[in-house]
Amino acid sequence: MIQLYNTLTNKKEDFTPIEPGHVTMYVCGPTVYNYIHIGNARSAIAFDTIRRYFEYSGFKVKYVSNFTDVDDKIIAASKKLKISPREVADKFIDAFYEDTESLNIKRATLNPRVMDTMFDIIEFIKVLVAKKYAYESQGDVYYRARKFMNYGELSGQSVDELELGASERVSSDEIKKKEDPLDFALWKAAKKNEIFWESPWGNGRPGWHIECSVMATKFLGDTIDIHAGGQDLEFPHHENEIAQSEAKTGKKFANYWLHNGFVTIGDDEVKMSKSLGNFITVHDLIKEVNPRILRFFMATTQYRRPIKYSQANLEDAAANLKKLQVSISNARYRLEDAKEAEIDSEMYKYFEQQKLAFKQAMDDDFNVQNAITVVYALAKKLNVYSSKKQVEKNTLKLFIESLVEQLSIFGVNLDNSKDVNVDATYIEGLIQQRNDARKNKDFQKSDQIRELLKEKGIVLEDTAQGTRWKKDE
RNA sequence: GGCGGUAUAGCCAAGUGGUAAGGCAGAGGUCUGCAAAACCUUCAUCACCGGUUCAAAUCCGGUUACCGCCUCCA
Repeated sequence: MIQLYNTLTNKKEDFTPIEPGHVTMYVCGPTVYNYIHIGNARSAIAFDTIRRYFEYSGFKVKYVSNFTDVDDKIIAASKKLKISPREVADKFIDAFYEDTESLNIKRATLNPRVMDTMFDIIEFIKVLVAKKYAYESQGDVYYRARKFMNYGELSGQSVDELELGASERVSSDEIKKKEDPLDFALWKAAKKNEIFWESPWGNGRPGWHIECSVMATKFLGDTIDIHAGGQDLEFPHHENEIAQSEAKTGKKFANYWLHNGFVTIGDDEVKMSKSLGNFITVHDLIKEVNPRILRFFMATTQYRRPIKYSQANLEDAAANLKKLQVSISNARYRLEDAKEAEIDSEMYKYFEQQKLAFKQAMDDDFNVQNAITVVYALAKKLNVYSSKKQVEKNTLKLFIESLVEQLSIFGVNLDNSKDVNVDATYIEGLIQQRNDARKNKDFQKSDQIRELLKEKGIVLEDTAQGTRWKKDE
């Protein structure tokens, strides 16, 4: 039984899907006015890993994540770059796919865009107005937060406390338009020279929160299993989504709310965000850091915990990942001289236990720390096995398969057996020459050959079974 | 001020009552022509104070520090 920490109740709960064997998941996506930063990547990786685990556990997952392509920042970018808002969005949506692909993040089942959902958004708002949950005011439409009984439920705040916070911040002309400082915009009247859509309330564009309510209910149904996003979205974004959706449908909006922790940066460990300007884009980072390492680094931190982004932590992750890679490639090397026989029953039992331990860890709100510990133990066991005099083919294969499978849940793909852009014949010729030299105890020559290959990025290792080589990463 | 989270070895980090997992780094060792890889051994009393208990990192009370949200943000 998978357990999830539900932000709505602040408790770990058993996961029961609405429809057995299926999971509907809505994840708040980025505003596409820039390249995504590693904080966005963290969120995408966290929920991709969760999705992969659901799939591994036998669920069919319908995963919807939006692109916000109507927004102040996009309008600003459009003016600056002198291209249309849609073109701005197109550019960064392409970049999003490129970046997330390099991080091995699966494509969502659907990535709806606000511009393409405008009809549904307007219809949705119309219902809220008809139900008196919303009112028009000078071309804007606002949501009556106080009318919604459970307002503040998700963030654990009373309406009055929220109002205290809100009244300090809301600008004076906004206050004039609102009945209550807590009310939030569903529709905003167009300003001069701004992109707009026609609506019953005049030309304008949607507020930020409404799109997710509309898309989630449109594509996944009135009640969804899991709604996810960054911790910063808990209030007001997700609170408002609940208010909008439940006011419209009269049904519970999402059964489980998952919120991922932030990426922090610097010695003071402050949150990274676009608005603080202390961000690193994935686009830039993967020029220097192997995206697989980045993926491993982030996927092996539990999704609710903050990630301290630092060179040292990244190097740690790289070392750990390399260990696993080496373990697998060393086992593959032994495949060549392995005998074929029945898998030892003790060994078989071990594999089952190991798998169970992995599952138990992941079932516990995706405790990837414990899960990866179990993976390390498997790798260690494999290392011991790989250095035996006699090894058995199917056992080796099972080891490799288990490791590859479990790592693939973290989105780390280690299934590429040999390197392609390397001249294996050439290398093996040199290895032959070197081994001849070694036989003649001409160690000077043999070391020269090893040096030569090392310069070309090929590392040689002498083992009891012969000399194996690999690319030095 | 309100709400939420965190505090465990040099670093990352597991652990919700029974006497501190795991990884990285470090130290020592085995193997090796050398090297690499691997393996073995070794390395903490859990922010602080008080309480409950036969027994607490784990429960209760208090204190401190840090982070986040309450305004656009993954």
